[in-house]
Amino acid sequence: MSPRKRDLEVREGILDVATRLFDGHGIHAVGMQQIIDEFGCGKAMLYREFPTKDDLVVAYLERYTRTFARVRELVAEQRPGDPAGQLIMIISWTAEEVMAPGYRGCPAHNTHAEFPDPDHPAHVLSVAYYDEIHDGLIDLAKQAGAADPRGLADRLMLIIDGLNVSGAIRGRAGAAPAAVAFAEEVIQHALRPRT
Amino acid sequence: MSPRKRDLEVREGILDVATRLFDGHGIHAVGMQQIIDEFGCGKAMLYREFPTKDDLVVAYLERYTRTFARVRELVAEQRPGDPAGQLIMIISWTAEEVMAPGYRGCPAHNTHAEFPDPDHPAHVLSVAYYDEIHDGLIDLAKQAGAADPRGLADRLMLIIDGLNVSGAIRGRAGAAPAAVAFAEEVIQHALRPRT
DNA sequence: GTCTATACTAGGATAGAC
DNA sequence: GTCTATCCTAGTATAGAC
Repeated sequence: MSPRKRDLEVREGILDVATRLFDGHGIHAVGMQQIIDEFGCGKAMLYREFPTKDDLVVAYLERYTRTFARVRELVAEQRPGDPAGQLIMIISWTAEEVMAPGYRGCPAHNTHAEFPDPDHPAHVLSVAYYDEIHDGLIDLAKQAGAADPRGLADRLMLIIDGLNVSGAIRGRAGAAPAAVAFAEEVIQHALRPRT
Repeated sequence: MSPRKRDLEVREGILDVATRLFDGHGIHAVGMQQIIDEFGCGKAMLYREFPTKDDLVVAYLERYTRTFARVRELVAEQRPGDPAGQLIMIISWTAEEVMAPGYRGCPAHNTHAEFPDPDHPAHVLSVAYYDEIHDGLIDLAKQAGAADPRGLADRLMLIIDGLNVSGAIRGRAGAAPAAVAFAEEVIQHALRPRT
């Protein structure tokens, strides 16, 4: 009954619809009216939760950027005390993600491309997200005992970014299926440089 | 004096302006009027060369997709008879490209993201371009004597795509500087699998 | 009072007429 | 080159249903 809870439901529902449409067609290609129609509310309700489209875009991306933290928790649960295994799992999780049918590229990267203005909050958020991933990889590489954690993180970052592009453009026909074995070799090589 | 030559100059001039604006701000964000203003012609002239914006976009992308063939020629001249060296040069050429100030990502990939409709000619063109690169890499990997040319091409493709993203989002601060050494090791490993 | 539905403003886009 | 027709967008305001 409390209006607070109801507001939260509405907010999340709108974000669900916006996420589906933005991810599927790009942000500029989706109008506010389309989101209103598909959510099935009136204009007033959407504009009360999100006064401008920018506000909606930022909220959409903010929610997406929680993805990496969630993945880190997931792999930490499944490979406790095994940072190298966690790194591999991050790659294989990404590979799964990008080979899903209809995958259209990393939402953070697409948003970055759609909002070139470096001062736009959505642009800033997307850059911060990539920093967060990079930092997380360095952290795990350190834990795994890599001689050059930053170097290993750079290489895995290239593979992850490459996966996102490859999956978006060529799906399973692209390089995605080869990525996990590739990452495994890269990690092994970085942990035992002299064999 | 011949009208044909003049037309070609106009066409190329318009494409120059369109390329600068599309690459810098994204296609949807640039209006036809803006291109007309910056080129300094009348509306009639632009619409005679390119009846619709889609026509202009396709011509823009078509011109860009000649890039890879040009790079292949370039590296073939500089490392004749050395396919492995040519592969490395392709990577280092890409790394240079993406670390240029203001780099905003691979135009073909950005166009792919801006035109999600799989039937749109610009979308089709961008996919074909990525196929062309992939095929070119397989070809060179074969020439270099790789045991698994497609596998090597997949790995290099991941690095190239990763470079494009990394350069667009984080410039020199990203993983781009590490890519060439990475590719060298990957190629060496693929050519001598048992050392 | 809270919601939907609709009409409206204002701006910018493509495209074409002259 | 200018001017116009048509359309689509974000966002606001109003009217009426429950």
